[in-house]
Amino acid sequence: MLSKAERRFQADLLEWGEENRREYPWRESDRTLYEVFIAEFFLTQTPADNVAAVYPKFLERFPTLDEISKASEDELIEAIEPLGFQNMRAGALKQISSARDHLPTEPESLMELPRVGQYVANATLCFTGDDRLPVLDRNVERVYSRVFRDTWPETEADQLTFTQRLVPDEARAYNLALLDFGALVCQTEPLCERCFANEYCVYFQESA
DNA sequence: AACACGGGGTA
DNA sequence: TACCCAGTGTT
Repeated sequence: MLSKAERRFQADLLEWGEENRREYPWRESDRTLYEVFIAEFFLTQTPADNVAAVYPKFLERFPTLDEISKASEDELIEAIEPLGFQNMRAGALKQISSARDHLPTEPESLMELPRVGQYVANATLCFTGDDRLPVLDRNVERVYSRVFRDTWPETEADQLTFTQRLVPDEARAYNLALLDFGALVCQTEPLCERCFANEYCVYFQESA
C-alpha cells in the first residue's frame, strides 16, 4: 500500500509531467526497442542535448543491430565520437550485435549484455513497452531521498524495491516525468519555490 | 558494499 | 591540472 504522501506525489508528478515533460527524438511514439535502447545506452553519463545531436544520424546509418554487426569498429567509433566513451560503447555494441540478432525483452536478459545494467535495461523496456519497471538513476535517487527522506532506504536493493512500489500503471509517463523533474526542478540545487511537493516533501518541510 | 573504470565537464 | 560526476563492472 502507498501512503497518502506517496499517492499524492504520484498524482502530482504525472500532472507535472503532462505540462513539463521534455521532447526528444527517442521519446516519439512508435520508437522500436532497438531505437529506445540506443538512446538509453547513449544517455548514461551523457547530456541529453549531446545525444540529440547525433541520434538521428546514428539511426540513419545504423537502423538495426545487423547494420552494426556489419560495420567496422572504426566507423562505429566515429559515429559515437561526439558523445564520449566511444571505445567502450563501440566495443560493447559490436559485442551485442554479434551475439544477438534481436534485443531481448526481459530486463534480466538485457542486463546480460555488456555495458547494460539495471538502469538501461529498465528504462529501455519501460519507455518502449510501458513495462511497470523501476527506473533508478541519480536524479531519481535525489528526488526520493528528499521527498521521502524519512522512508527512503539505504541499500541499493531496498531503493529498487521502494522505487518499484511507486511506479503506477502509467509507467512510461511516470518515469519520464520523474527523470525530468529531477533534472529540471529537484536538481542538486533544488528549485523548491517552483515545486509542487512543498506540502509533503520531507526535505522542504525540514529546511523551512 | 566498496572500489575502479573511462572520459567529459568544470574550476 | 585537478577534481567531480554517473552508470557499469569487479571483487
